[in-house]
Amino acid sequence: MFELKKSEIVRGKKDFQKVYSLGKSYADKNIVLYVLNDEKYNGKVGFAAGKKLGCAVVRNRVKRLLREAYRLCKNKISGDCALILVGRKNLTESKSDDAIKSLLNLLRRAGISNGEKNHDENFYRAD
RNA sequence: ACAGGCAGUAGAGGCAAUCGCGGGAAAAUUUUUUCUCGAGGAAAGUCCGGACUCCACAGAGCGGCGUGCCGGGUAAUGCCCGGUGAGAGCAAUCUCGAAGACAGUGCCAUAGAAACGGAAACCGCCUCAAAAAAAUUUUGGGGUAAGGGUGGAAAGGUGCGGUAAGAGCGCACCGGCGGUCGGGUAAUCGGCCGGCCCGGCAAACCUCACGCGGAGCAAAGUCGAAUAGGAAAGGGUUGACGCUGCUCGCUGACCUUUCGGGUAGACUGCGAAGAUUUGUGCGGUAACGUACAAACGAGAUAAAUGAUUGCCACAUACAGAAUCCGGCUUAUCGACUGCCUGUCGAU
Repeated sequence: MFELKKSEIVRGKKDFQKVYSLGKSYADKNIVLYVLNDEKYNGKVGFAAGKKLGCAVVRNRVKRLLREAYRLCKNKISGDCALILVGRKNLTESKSDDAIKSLLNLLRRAGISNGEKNHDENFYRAD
């Protein structure tokens, strides 16, 4: 349930461009979320961190945070869609809790959150 | 003990628990399980030098680029080691060197009388002549680079002699130049002799010596779909177009086979092979070489080391492999180790 396979990751420049250009985007201060409804790409995900964030070490850390957040929230996603998560500058100094909160919030706004509302609220209260 | 110099070492802080990631092996078998390995001293900048790959290539010259005290080390270097010279420091030690300016050309702003012609007389110094005259002053001619002034630099420096005043004019020492003898592989150092001696800039052109073919792993190689498209051979119904109004014929849609080019993509290149590291012996002042022994083992391709919790410690910097090595440079926290120098104290 919490695994993240290699085959689930979006590969290739063309696929990334497709999601960027055709998909809808949702953003907060930590993460930008691109969503593309397409059965062909069902369940696929990509992670990105631009050069503005800093050096290679910082970019790696942002990608790892995004990967970890997605891994833990994967079961709460419904629908046939492809996602791309892009880190923003605020995320470089955040912890994984912040990343998870941001991701859940964005998923709800995108309308692809699967979990029961109570479950989400519980999650928020717990923090 | 304090102050300083040089050389070097290790660190995703350690341990435990749960979840998770990349490679390899085995089992099972079609996606699971187990075991095991998994970033750095700079992985960085891409500044040099190689290995490797492809392209070009008779040989030589010209041109271009780079390097530039001397010798050695190395696969090679612009790197390293040792020495020479200059400078800094009481010292340990550190810093800097671009060969040649009698091969030639060029430049030296402003200031200054004059900026390279063995030059140059602005103030000054000395002297002669004339005029006025007590001292002395004015005008003109000549001598003079000691003093002043300008400048980054004024054509050897200091001292004594010398002179009308001065001057390498003469002498001594120093500096430079030339010759010679000796030490050294050499850079260069030391002695002696000579005549007294024509600045700087080569990161201006240039001269001399040495080195260099070009592009780079997105190199290069192998396999190669769909669809588009090329060539050849064979078959060829009906309809359309054109040569011509008609017939024949040609062109040709279409089908089959073969061939080569090769796109997307996949695999190789790509990591158990190495100019590797460590130790000991031998050679060498050293860099390093050599023999033997042992150790190490990343390999992704939207690109692997993370998250949470607990305890200890609390200082965690700079920072992430991408074909691989040797260097240099830059970034950087808090530590530790060894050797050396100076001062103070004790013995």
